[in-house]
Amino acid sequence: MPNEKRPPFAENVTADDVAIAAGVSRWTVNRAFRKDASISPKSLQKVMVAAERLGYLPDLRAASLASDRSNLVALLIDDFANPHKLVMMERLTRILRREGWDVLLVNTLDRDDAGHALLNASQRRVDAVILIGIQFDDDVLETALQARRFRKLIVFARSSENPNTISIAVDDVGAMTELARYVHQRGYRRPLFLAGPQSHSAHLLRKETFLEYWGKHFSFQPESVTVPAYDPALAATIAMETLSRRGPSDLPDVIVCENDALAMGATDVIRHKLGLEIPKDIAITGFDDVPQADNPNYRLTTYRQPLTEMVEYLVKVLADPEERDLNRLFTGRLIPRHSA
Amino acid sequence: MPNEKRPPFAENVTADDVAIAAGVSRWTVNRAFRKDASISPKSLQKVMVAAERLGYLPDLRAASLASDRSNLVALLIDDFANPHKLVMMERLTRILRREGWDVLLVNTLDRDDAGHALLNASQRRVDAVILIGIQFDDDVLETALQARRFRKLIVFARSSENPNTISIAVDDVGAMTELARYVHQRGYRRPLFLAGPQSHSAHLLRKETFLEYWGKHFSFQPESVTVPAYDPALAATIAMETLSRRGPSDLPDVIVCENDALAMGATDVIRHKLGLEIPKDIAITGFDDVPQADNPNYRLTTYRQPLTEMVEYLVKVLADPEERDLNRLFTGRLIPRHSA
DNA sequence: ATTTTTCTTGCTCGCGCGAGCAAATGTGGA
DNA sequence: TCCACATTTGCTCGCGCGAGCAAGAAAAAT
Repeated sequence: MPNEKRPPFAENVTADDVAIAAGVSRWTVNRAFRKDASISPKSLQKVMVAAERLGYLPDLRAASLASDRSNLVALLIDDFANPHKLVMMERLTRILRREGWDVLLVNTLDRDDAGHALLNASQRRVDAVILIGIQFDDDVLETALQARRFRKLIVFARSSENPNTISIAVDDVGAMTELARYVHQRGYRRPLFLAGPQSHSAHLLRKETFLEYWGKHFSFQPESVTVPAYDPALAATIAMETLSRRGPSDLPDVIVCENDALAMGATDVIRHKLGLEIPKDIAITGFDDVPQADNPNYRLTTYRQPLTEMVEYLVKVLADPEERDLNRLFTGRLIPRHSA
Repeated sequence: MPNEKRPPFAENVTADDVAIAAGVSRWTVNRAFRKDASISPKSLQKVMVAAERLGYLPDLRAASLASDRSNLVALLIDDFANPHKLVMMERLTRILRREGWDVLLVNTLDRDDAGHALLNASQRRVDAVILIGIQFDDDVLETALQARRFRKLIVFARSSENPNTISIAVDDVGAMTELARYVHQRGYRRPLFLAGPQSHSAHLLRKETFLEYWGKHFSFQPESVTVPAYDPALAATIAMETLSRRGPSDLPDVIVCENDALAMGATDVIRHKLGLEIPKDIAITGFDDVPQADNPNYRLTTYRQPLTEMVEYLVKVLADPEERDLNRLFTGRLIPRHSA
């Protein structure tokens, strides 16, 4: 009776129930739901009909317990003010799900909390942990690796030399060199670097690369200012302080930002608070190419990370049980727009 | 030897190991990790010392299997172009984690996929499913409730009359009435409504409310235009088409948007493509009060949902096993800014 | 028709933990 | 000291499934 109504919160139907209904053994039922298992088309059919009728689906907790593979990855993210995080989450969850991975999303509040979040994930016995954020410096990683078992620790969108850690990131040195050269060739000569949160061990190489490039070509190091979070509003505050401290004649002619979130904040300040024009009075560059970068308010010259390619690589790495220590860099593309 | 080095991917340490090390039974070890369990301070201490030394943490899969509570909720989200989703995810994951819930994030691509996502979640035996998105119309919900077991089905930020479904949302009728009255009192007389994706059963009441208000007061129904996704870029395209189809004298004096994502797209078009001023030539209102609404490029008059309050309510509902059918509406606050 | 090979099925055992009860231990009062 | 009672501990059994093997069935080869 396919139309038989079941109560909305029915008792658990298990493989045994289906087995009885289909006239096979429990193991045949479970085999029917595994793609690798050997099962005759006939009994597969019988099982599926019975399962459909009873509303049976295998319990992934039990499967995971028995097989020691959870098909679960934890995604630890910290920095929700940064619009790029939304893009990364979308891409990651979409592609991971396509490949059969479920995603445990963990919002890590601060550096201390990152440790707890890692423990949390380990209790779910996830097959891998993907870290996206600024809090995961070498200490946190080291602790994670020392004390707990993770099959894989993947640092995404940030490179890490840590052993036993997989990192998948854009080549910051190459990218920022390209950006610096662009800024240089466009004739800008008084740059200011707007950097994101810096920790001794977990930061991007963009600032160093830019400053070195400039030092090499002009024998002076531009000023750089640090914003303690990738938050456009916070970047606006810091940029305002910095720029208003300088006299009008002492303003930079370009602000090179560690990413788009900072660049957007800086843009807002320059246009709306200082009443200056971009790029005529001050130019701006960003990094990431978030969707808003193309917005008419910003038209940001920026650097696009090959996100899809990076995520596709990530799922490949996930599938390979041997792979657990590598540092893969990707090359993106400079996107020249109006802002510089 | 606390400093003894373990290999990074050690063998699984289980409660039995800790039991031997602590000189107690396995059950005492597990009790030590449950807050409700009765255990003497002495053996708790012994267990914790041994567990710490061995790096033991209970396996939540097994606990869940045995206790039939997973402490897991699935979060089904579809519409990643909408910046409000980032805010909701942040708030939800933060507060849920604080209350001991882990979150399975599922990116549902389209309406068909929503069904698969639901099945997926049911296989992990989540304690609740939280739906945030436009794809979860009554059909999808009905199917979910009919065919599969979910302890709770929670529709968030959208109200649902569906039985056996908990919905937590802002009172769209009240909110939009307030907005309409505001627009009315500010003297606008030629409104255009910019609506989001409409389905017969799963949409917001904002459009109907606004149109009815206007019909009641002015005996004509303003035009309304539908954008098929809450995507600023798409909204910009549609707004551009609509506005350029009209003659300059026939332009609306205010565009009332179903949410901020649409309002931002419309704003961009009006200012940058049409070269008009906001609010002088055309005013704009939004809904949600996303962080960008306060940005100098938008200064959007909008309606703020009491998101934290709503999420706090959600975790309360989660904790109560009896609660599984209610429709709770919250009242937010009109945020007048520059755009209208 | 018989044997060999291949495929399919059933089964034992274990994954790590919790519910719930029984035994053991502890506490206090008469 | 002894007993009634409360607290703590250990234990049996089961949650639902998978690995891996052995038995059975089917297909292929002789």
